[in-house]
Amino acid sequence: MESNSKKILIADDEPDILEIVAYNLSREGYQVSTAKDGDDALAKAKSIKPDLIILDIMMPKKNGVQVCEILRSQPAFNQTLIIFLTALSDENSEVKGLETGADDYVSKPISPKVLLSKVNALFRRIIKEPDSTVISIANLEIDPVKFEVTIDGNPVMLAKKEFELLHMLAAKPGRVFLRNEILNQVWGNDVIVGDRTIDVHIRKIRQKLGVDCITTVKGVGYKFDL
Amino acid sequence: MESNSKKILIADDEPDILEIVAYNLSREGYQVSTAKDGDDALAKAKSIKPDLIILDIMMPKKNGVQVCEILRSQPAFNQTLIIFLTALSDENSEVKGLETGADDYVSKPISPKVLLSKVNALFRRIIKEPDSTVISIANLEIDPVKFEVTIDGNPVMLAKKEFELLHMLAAKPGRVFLRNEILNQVWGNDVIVGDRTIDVHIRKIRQKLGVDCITTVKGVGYKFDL
DNA sequence: AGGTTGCCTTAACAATTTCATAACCCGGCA
DNA sequence: TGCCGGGTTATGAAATTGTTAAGGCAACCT
Repeated sequence: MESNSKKILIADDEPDILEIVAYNLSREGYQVSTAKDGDDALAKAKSIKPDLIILDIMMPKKNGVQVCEILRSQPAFNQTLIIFLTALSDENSEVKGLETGADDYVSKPISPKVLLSKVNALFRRIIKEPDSTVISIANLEIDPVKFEVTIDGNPVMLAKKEFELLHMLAAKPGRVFLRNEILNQVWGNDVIVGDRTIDVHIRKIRQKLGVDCITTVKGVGYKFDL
Repeated sequence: MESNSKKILIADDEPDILEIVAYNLSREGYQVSTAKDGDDALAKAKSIKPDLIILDIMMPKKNGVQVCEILRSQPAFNQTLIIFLTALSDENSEVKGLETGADDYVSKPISPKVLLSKVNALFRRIIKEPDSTVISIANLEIDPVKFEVTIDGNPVMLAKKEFELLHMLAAKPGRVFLRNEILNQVWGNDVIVGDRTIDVHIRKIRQKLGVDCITTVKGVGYKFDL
């Protein structure tokens, strides 16, 4: 399949893991690159522009979470998929990882099968997301084509920015979006607006929906949760 | 499939051109893919089956003319539209291009506007299917063959533009049409008319129909809703 | 040809809606 | 208590859209 010409970047400081993961992924037809620490990962990410980045949480130079945050704050990597590799020991890392904008995580010791299936799953999920898909979560529906939000079938009128913001959050339920990411995607990275502006829009959405589906993650950002 | 979700494949070895063209086309609602050389273009063409292919004449691997010839020799790409991008220098290429089976050409440096208008023009020329389907929603009927609108059986006289506009909206109830899309489909993208023009026509339709079936989505466009 | 009619576009102004901010409130925490 | 991050609210400016009237133009009729 042509769809397998996706580029994947793997960052880990253990050569063994790098090798085994790279081998398995490339055998599936992916175009694999590797990085051996945080800085290396950032550099390679910029030059290669991968579709998916697999980041070890614990790495020299910069750890996975830091790398992720840096990437996510850049518009070019808004859409890039990110998977964390976590050692079993640091349990909190998993949560923290997803909160920082990762799309999934895999805990060590790594099972190639598990990793592969997660990778494939992520791509499958993304590929059918040409912005024309209706997002439907519980009793909430978001239709980007009709530009319409309904809750229990009853239409809710949202303004443009409100809609875009909600759509962005709901597109990846549970994932936290940094304030920067939100600004970049909804407002455009060249526009400069105050921080309170986001709050106000969040508020209006919460108010209009009547359902509390947007969770604040203090010091980080917002996420959609129902 | 949306009639406007036409798939376009762009092949050029200069990333800048690829990016700017892709951006402009996707903003018009097209589904855009890119290829960076001749072989890539052939592969992508086979897997994606685009409706239109934009080929740079000078590319690595295989040049545009070669790609075109190969494509044209296959039944599957008999109908596919092809546009060449030519550098000013090779004047002969233009002729050669058209002779090889291209439908049009655009010379570099590329003006997004020119390219867009040619793309739209090609699609309009092809799409000419007279849509003989009668649209019937609730007590409203739109007959493109008779060029007639009736409401509860009573005929309503609409002018040409009014009719086309209503027909476009009603063909996909609920879906929002951007002002740009409306301009392209009803007016033709090479025509330059003020923004208020659309409003005025919308108003006349609303007025003549007497029923409020067109909803304004501020900052976005209009949609048919009953 | 001269006159009539209806369509299309614009300009100008009114009405609406959206949006960004400032100012203030509140709770958690050191 | 004082600070920090976030929630609320009110408000005016800015962006969009609605409305109306008027003129150009082409088709049609006599």
